[in-house]
This record gives sequence, C-alpha cells and structure tokens, in this order.
Amino acid sequence: MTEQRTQAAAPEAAPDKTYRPADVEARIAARWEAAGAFACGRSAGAPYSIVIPPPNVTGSLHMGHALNNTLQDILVRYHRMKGYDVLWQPGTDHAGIATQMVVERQLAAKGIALARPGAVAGSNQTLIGREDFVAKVWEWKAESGGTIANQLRRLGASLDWSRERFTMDEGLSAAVLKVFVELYRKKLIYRDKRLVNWDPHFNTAISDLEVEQREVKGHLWHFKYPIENSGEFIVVATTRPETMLGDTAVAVHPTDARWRHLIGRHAVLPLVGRRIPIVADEYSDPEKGTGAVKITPGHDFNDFEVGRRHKLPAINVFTADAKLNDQAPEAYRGLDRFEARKRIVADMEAAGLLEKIENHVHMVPHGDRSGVPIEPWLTEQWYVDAKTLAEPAIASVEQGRTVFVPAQWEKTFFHWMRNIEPWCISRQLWWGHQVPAWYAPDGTVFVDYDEAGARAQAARHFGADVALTRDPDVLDTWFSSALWPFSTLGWPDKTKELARYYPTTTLVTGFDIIFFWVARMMMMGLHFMEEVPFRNVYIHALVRDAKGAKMSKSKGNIIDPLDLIDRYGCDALRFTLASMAAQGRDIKLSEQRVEGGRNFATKLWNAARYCQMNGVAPVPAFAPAAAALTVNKWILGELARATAETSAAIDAFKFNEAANAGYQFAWGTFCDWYLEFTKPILNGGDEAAKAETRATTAYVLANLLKLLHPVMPFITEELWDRFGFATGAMLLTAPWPDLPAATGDAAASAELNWIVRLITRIRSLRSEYDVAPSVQVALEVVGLDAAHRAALARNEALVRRLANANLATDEGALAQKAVEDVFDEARLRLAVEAVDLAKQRDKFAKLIAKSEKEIAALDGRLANPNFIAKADPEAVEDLRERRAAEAAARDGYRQAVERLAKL
RNA sequence: GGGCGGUUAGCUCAGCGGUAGAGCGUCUCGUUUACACCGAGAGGGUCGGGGGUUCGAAUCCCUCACCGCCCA
Repeated sequence: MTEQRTQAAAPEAAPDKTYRPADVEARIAARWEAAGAFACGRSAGAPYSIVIPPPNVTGSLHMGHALNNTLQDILVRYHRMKGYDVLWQPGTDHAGIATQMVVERQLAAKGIALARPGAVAGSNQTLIGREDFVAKVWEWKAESGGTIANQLRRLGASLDWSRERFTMDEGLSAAVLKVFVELYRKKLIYRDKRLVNWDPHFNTAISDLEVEQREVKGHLWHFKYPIENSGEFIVVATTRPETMLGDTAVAVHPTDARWRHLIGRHAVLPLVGRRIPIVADEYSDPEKGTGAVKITPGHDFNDFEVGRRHKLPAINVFTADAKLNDQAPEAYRGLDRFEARKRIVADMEAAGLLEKIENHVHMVPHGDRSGVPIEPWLTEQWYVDAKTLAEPAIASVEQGRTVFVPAQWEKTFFHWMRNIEPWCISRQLWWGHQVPAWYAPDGTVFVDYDEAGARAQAARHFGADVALTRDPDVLDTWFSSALWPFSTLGWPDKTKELARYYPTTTLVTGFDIIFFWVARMMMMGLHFMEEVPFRNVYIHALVRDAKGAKMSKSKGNIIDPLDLIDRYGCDALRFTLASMAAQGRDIKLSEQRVEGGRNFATKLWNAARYCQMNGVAPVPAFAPAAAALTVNKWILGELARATAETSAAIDAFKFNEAANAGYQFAWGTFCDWYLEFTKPILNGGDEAAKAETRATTAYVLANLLKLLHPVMPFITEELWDRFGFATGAMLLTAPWPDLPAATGDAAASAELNWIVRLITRIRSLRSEYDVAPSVQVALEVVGLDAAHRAALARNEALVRRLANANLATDEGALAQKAVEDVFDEARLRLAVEAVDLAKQRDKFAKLIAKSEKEIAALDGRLANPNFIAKADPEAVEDLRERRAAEAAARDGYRQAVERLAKL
C-alpha cells in the first residue's frame, strides 16, 4: 500500500499501469448520486421503467442479487443513454417471518420474549406485547435495514434512490389496506376453515409455496387394526404413526378383493378405542402396501378430501407447536409429535399390533424458513380467490401483452396459473400488515379501513354498538409485494408517476419467484390497474458455484459478491456475470472468470493510458465521415459494427452477446490492431495524418467507453472524466453512440482485413520455422495481383512493423535460402538460416492432402443435381467460390513442392 | 408419474439449417517504451448414442441414455 502512494506521488504524466477499482468506485458513485443522475423525470423521452424485485429487508447482497441487479442496471443505463426517461424503482420488502425471526432472536439474547397467547415468562425473562415488539422491529429496521441498499450502491446499481420504498411504509400500507378491503367486498378474499400448512416452529400458517418437499429416510409402519366383533385385522401402513390418534376411518379401494368384505364394517382404533368405519374410496391404491389406508382428515390433505367425501369427522390431535392435545388419550397429551411417535410404535408393538417396519424413503414437507416438518392443521385463515384473479393474468400472457423471455417460462407460468389453489394470506405473526377485520363477540366479522368503519358496520348489523376485537393476524409479505409495481408509484393516489411509469417496461427476476411474485403481481396489477404490470419479464439463471452446485450456507460454497468486488473490482464482476448470462442456462461462476473480467478492465485502462500518452484528446468537431486514412475509415466501420451488435444484443436481452461484442471490439480490434496500426503514424512526420488519427482514436475511444458503460460503469466513467470527454455531462447521461450511416467504407474494410490476415500468416510462418521474434526477417511476397500489390504498397510499414519483416514483392534476393507458404494467389518466402527440405515437403504434402479431401467433398456436393436445383443460389455460389479457392491453394502447394524438387 | 432444461475442445460455455467458435487452462516463443492482469504462435472436437426429415443437420423431428430443476 505504501509503495502505491510513493508511485502516485512520483511526477509522472501517465497514470498507474494497473487500474485500481477501489480508488475509483466510491468516488464515482458519490458523483453520480450527488448529481442526482439516477432520478427519473430528467428526460423528455419516452418512459422506461423497471421495479426492482424488492430484496428482503433483513437481506444482504448475494450472488443472485448481484446478477439480477447487474442485468437491470445494464438495461437501465443503456436506455438512459438512449434518451428514455428512466425510472428504476428501489426498495425492500418487510419479510414478515424472516424479520420477526431476526428481531425475536436479538430480543431473546436480552432475555425478552413475546407475550403471545399462552406464553409464560421464564425466570430472568420479560414478556413484551405486540406494540412494543413492533416498535423494536422498527428500531432494528432503522439501524440495519439499509444494509442491502448500500450494497446495491457498491454494485453500481443506478436506482432512483430518492424514491426508495418499503412495503411497510405508510403509502404502501394504505395500498395493502385498500386491496384487502376491496377484494373482500368483491368476495375475492374470504375466511375459511381448512387444512393449512402449519409451521410448528414459527406457529404460523404458511402458503403452499413456502413449503418445500425434502426427501427423508423414514419408515413405513404396518399397524393391525382389529375389526369389530371379529378376530380379523385390517393392516394399514403409515409414515406418521402419531397421527393415528386422529384416524376416523380406514379406506380400501372398491375393487380390492382382499378387503371388499369389510367395507361398511368398523375397526376399533387401537390405543384410542374409537369405532371407525371401513370405507370404499378410490384414493386407496391397491398396488401400494396392503391396499388399506388409515384416514386422518385432521392431519393430511388427501385424507381431508376423503373425509369430505364420506362425511367423516376431522379430529385435531395437535397443539400449535405440534404437541398432542386433549383430543389424544391422556397418556400421550403434551408429548412432542416425535416423542409421541416413538411411544405409539412401542405401545402398538406391546399390544401385538405392529406387523412390520419397513425402511422407506419419502418426501416430507418442510417449512422453507424454519426447516421443520410442516403439520397440516385445521384452522381458520384468510384466503384470496386466486383462481378468479388468475384468469385475466393468463389471458394477458396468451395475448402477448406480457411477454416472457426466454419464452419457455410462460409454460411454467401457465401450468401453475391454470392449477392454482386458494392463496392463504394470513400469518400468525406480529410483524406485517395487520388484517383489517374485526370480530363481534358472536364471531361475526367486519372488514373495513379502520375500526370506526367496522364499528359502524357492526352497529348497523346488530342495531346496537358492540365491542369488537381486531383479527391479530398479519398478511403474507407477498401480498404487499404483489402490489409493488403500482404501490411504489403512489397508488391508491392517482400520482403523475403512476400515470407515466405504469405499466412498467420490463421485470427482471429469477425463475424461483415466478409463482411467489410475478404471477401475483400480474393478478393484482390487472385487477386494480386494469393493465398488466410489465410488458416484458426477463427470467435469468441461477448463479452456481464453479462445480455447478447451488450455493448454500450449509454447503459452505457461497461466493460473496462484495468480496469479489473488493478483490477484482465491481466492473470485473459485472462484466463476468453479464458475459455468462446466456438465456436459459445457469451460471457456473468461477473466480478465474472474474479474474478475466479484471484483466479486461486493466486492458482497457492501459489502452486509454496509451492514448493519453500519445496526445489523444477529444476533438469536438471531428466528423467520422470525413476521415481520409484507410486505417481510420476501417476502425470507424468496425466501431459501427460493434455498436450495432451491442445495441441489438441488449434490445434482445442477450446480455452475454452485449458484453462479448464490447470485449471483442475493445481487445481484439481496437487494442490488438488499430492501436498497433496507428503507431507508425503517430510516430511519423505527417502532421495531418497524425491529427486525423488522434482525433479518430479519441472518437473511437469515447464511443467504446459508451458501449461498455452499461456493463462496466465505473472504469468507463473514470476514463471519460480523465479524457475530458465530460465537457457536457457525465458518461451515464451521455447519448448512446449514434454513428452516421456512412461510417466505415467497404474498400477500407476489405483492405485492412486483408492486411490483418497477411500479418497473421507471416507470424505463423515465422513461428513455424522458429524465427525468433526479435529477428527482423527478410520476406518476399511474390505473385500478388495488381490490387493486392497496391494494397500492400500502401500498408507496407504496418506489415513491416507488426510482422517484423523487411518486405520485397519480387522474387530474387533470397534465392534458395527461403521457406515458403501459400497466401491466396501469392507466395510468402521467408529467409531462414537453413532450409529444412524434408520439413517443407512434409508440410506441403499434408496441406495438399487436406485440400484434396476438401475439394472432393465440395465436388461431391456440387455434383448433386438436387443441391443445385434446391439450394439457395447464394449457397451454391458460395460453394463454387470455396471450391475455386481451395483448388488454387492446392495448386499453390503443388507448385511449391515442384520447386522444392528442383533444389 | 408429469413438465422443462442440459449433454459441443482438458474446464466453463456461445452457436441452434449452409466452411465447428470464445474465455480459461496446456505447449512453444517473447521483456520491441500502453498493458506480463501482456504480446505472438500452436495443439486440441466423429457437436451424448441411435433413427428420421432435408440437396445439406451441432442446429429440425422421433427415440434411448445420463445429469439438473420444477410439479405431483
């Protein structure tokens, strides 16, 4: 570190040889924000809007965020430069369960617990009530809630921070309230008693989507249930013995001969003594186990349906934290579900009713947050009629009003939307939007905007004032996220932002929240705004580790984007992610790739540094169409091509192509060839040529920085500034390259591309015969046609320099001390110390064989009358040309062999 | 069981009807004053197997195998 400072202090005109992102990024970021350059409404252009997928307020930046926001920022910066009025809306969601968990844990460390119903304070423990707890959460939010926003700033995300929103904000809460009340009044929200996915750890219901199926090595216990008034048994198999206490039937398949005689009779439930019927139901699979299944409507979704069909009672044997309740026989009350399982199996065995135990691998539902097995539990909850709301959403995608990219994801969307279940939106938590429902003592519910409204309703209903109790539950976080595209714009107020930026242009997100979020935004947006929330949905990949494994804390394979930014620079990370973001494929991120991104940044830095050292500076009056030198016309043409490629790629969401087009032009064309080609000019004496070349270089560099800016914002902005391109504006608000149509010139392009090929061939020949790079070798280029001869004459200095060769275009001086190669119509003769005849012969023999094979293949295709008749004429012509070229090459090799024979 | 995706150079991946490409790694050479986080050159692939459509298939269709994800 100290050495760097010494170096920087040295009186040198040129900047450091290495780009140091840490020195640049914070400064540039501060300038952008100070200028308010990310704010919407700064352009008179058409609106272009994106809402950020709101990160969880407890979250910190992970690789998924890094990719997601890099891609959004590329779109946003590109469109901003194209003159659109860009809004990129930031914010976070309140993450009900996750946040409550974080704060509860912090409080627990201080000996504070929540005074939930039934909670008893332990020794050294205080209980706090709902209001105090929510206040604590807000305190926590004020302290730690800004983490991710600051991390997004480090990523260079050009969000309009002045408009940052939070799902628990006043405005967004008003939106939630209005949506709930209106949907309730339209009967699209209702209260229902049914089985829910109950998380016994958090003591709350969760939605289907928050449940993940995990494969578990369990057992299948075979229990014998005695048949009433008979010595017979019916054998049922179960993976959850503890639920037997709630059994209310045994089901067999109606066609199952083994059990048909028992249908309509009763079994006596062991350990409980309840009489339960044997019912016929097709749910029972005769192929599986014994063909008889125990039915527990209170604790299994399938059994619940069976129970409904046969009018069976549903008995709930669990408490909220999955201990056995008073419905269970006394011996088991208060036991945890897993302890109860052991006891029941032991007791069944002791009673001689355990037939066998099999090992059994099966899927068990787990809470995605808590990680504990979910218990289907019978409770009253609030539901959204998702089926009804889904219909317009499905239609919008069918009609192309919202387009998925890549298109295959619409299948996933359709499949889920067409089979959608009621959405359970109530959660038994304290942190979140409290359900605006009040209950009268008799249980009658009144939903309204506030208690006064509810009381007025109640008074009308009962004809007298009654005391009301508010529903203690809060709403699912995704309920408020579903409103994000319009709630953040001010809805339910009719703001000018809402009018201008809704529907948003594009949503960029991962496939994992198509159901959670995308689908629900579609439903709510269409219902309340009567218009889709976004025109395009770009679904990006998952970022995996280098071996392709999903990153996870438990596997310890997490790559921290901030760590990569620290070590390689933000631009390196962004470039790497973008260049790997091919549609429909996951990203396997390795550090090596990021290193490559860092190297690219350094390359760009050095190219600029070189330009600066050679007096390249902006020439505002420069007109690309007026460039006279071939090499300048050529690079301008290449720039135009790269610009077109980059624009087309971003327009099509092909981020990898956009990144690679810039990379190839910058490194493979501008650095490798143009800067080398122009060295002789800049070191020469032709002042007019020098001036034009400097101006062209400045122009190309400026536009290159623009092309790369969406992907690599920091280094490009820094160089833009250093070069003084920033007379008018910072790069992020500079206009996207708009090259005159006439830029470039076919003749210049052909000429320089031919020179590139020639130099490459000479270098190859040198290397083949071990001519040291430092040796300025003598070379004859013999037999060129007139046009190429002239082209070479015009560019001789370039070839001499870049191939380190002294050129002659006549055969002679080298006599026999030369090795040969064939280059189109010409021969390359390279002076060597001693000609290895055998090596030469061998080389040409191989080339001839290869050519002949190719010619034979081409002849075969050209001799096919069907090909001539049916193929695209251009393809035929193409093949003929290739055939002729190949034959010419072969003849060249043959002549070379003949000459060798004469030596 | 159903659906979707993948299988292309040692590795990671583009290409998705008309001469197989990139980055990284490997090998050789190189410190010529932008850059060794560099430059030059080279090697490396019967595009998972089989069948079909087509004048022509890595590319379209069918089928099989294996891998991954989602939903039951």
